[in-house]
Amino acid sequence: MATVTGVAVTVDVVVLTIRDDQLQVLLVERGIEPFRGTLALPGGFIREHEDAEPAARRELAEETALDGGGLYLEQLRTFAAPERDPRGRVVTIAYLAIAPDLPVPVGGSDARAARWQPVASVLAGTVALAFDHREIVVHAVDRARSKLEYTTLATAFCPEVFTMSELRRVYEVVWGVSIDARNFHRKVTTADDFLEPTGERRVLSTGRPAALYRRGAARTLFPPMLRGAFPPAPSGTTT
Amino acid sequence: MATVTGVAVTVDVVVLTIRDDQLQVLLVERGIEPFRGTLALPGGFIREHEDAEPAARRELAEETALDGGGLYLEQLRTFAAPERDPRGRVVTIAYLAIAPDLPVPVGGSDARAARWQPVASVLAGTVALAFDHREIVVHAVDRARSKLEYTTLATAFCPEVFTMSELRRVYEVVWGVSIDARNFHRKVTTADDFLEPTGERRVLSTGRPAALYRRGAARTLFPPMLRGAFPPAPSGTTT
DNA sequence: TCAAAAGTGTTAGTGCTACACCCATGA
DNA sequence: TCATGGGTGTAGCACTAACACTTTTGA
Repeated sequence: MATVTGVAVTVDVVVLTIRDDQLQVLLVERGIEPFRGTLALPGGFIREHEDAEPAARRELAEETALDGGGLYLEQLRTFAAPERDPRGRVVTIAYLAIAPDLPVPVGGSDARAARWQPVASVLAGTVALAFDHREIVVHAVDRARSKLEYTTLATAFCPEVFTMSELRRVYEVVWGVSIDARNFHRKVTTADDFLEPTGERRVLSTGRPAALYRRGAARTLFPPMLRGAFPPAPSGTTT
Repeated sequence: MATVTGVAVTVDVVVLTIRDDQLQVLLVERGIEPFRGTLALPGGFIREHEDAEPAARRELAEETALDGGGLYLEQLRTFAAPERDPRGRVVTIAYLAIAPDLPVPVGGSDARAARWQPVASVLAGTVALAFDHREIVVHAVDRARSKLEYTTLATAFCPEVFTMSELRRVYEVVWGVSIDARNFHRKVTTADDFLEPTGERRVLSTGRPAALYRRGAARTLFPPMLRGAFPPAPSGTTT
């Protein structure tokens, strides 16, 4: 048996949304050292008798006043590089969450300012993040991109009822491509249980009113939504 | 800031292989309490200055005498249920490894007997596993099944050089389906960089000699190998 | 009646399935 | 020359991509 080392375990959450036709990530400004004043993913230490996913939802609620309950949330992966935290050995279980376009979150009980930041600026390194949080965001975005293909995850970016264009915008923004509206419409309406028509229509400022949909029961999408060959994955992951 | 709880972190590895036309998993018999004498996944505590993946390879080498270096290995997910280990708070980072059909491993330095066990017996509950290791195996098998579709992972089950039938057997055994040999041949030979012909042939006891292949540089497979709609995933995961 | 957005129909192309057929070897 | 497994050709089907066309609204 090897030595049992006391390790601190945290959870960090990458919340993605679409705002202003951009993929954005929710960040908080750190109120304490290390990296005080730097932007970081919302997250924190897991409690004594707490499982990881509840911890992720709790931290999200505390730090960003985002309703952890209703959000799509899945475990991403765990980051355990020995020197990733200057305070000592801290292993973090990273989560991916998807939110619809919400009102700007305010700072949570920890009194840190929570705000949306375009993912592009994080990936480009224009906005610096604490710890290895940029790497975590890279993995999260990659996971989200993959899952749009073969799951119904895209609906998690939409409010409870949404139009076909809103759903299509999700694919276009997350993949950074443009999609033929006609073929897209056919594809998603013929997929079993992807969408459930509400029967309602939404009148836009101009143009024909769009039918409104709700997410259906399906969680996987077959055949998948193709986007051609996979772009390069971050550091050897194809998850 | 929340309370920092001292947590023990382990790695556990699900090594899958194909032996006797069955998907099998490598298990060790526990030499110490808790669960002494019960079968468990190879694994153990992560060291002070060690990252998780090296820890997984080290534990594998120590407990099963399997060469951790050459094996395909990827992080699966982390299990952090508060009561998963009777000794106290132990979070485990689970890994998935794929091995070709190797000579039966002997017990490693920890003097535990390491042996292959059909995955079916573990999933059915015929063979009991320590801790939540059965659940981990469920996730690992699900991941492996998914990845056969859209990556070249199947070659990791094969030795360095292999025949088309051996590769096809991988899909058949892991998915539990039968595959048309002719169409399979066409599919994998036309996929870019999936296989690299060695030019050699292997003479079987009977029948036409089969061409031998080595794995190519490709890691993803596009278009994917279809197996129809996804079967139900274990407990809410669609990873 | 025009602009804008929603939604339908049609055609060509690609990839898959199923299966007939040929090839190369040992017994 | 037969059994056995390796490998090719081809017809039909499912799905996709591209794009012309129709519908429905507000200005």
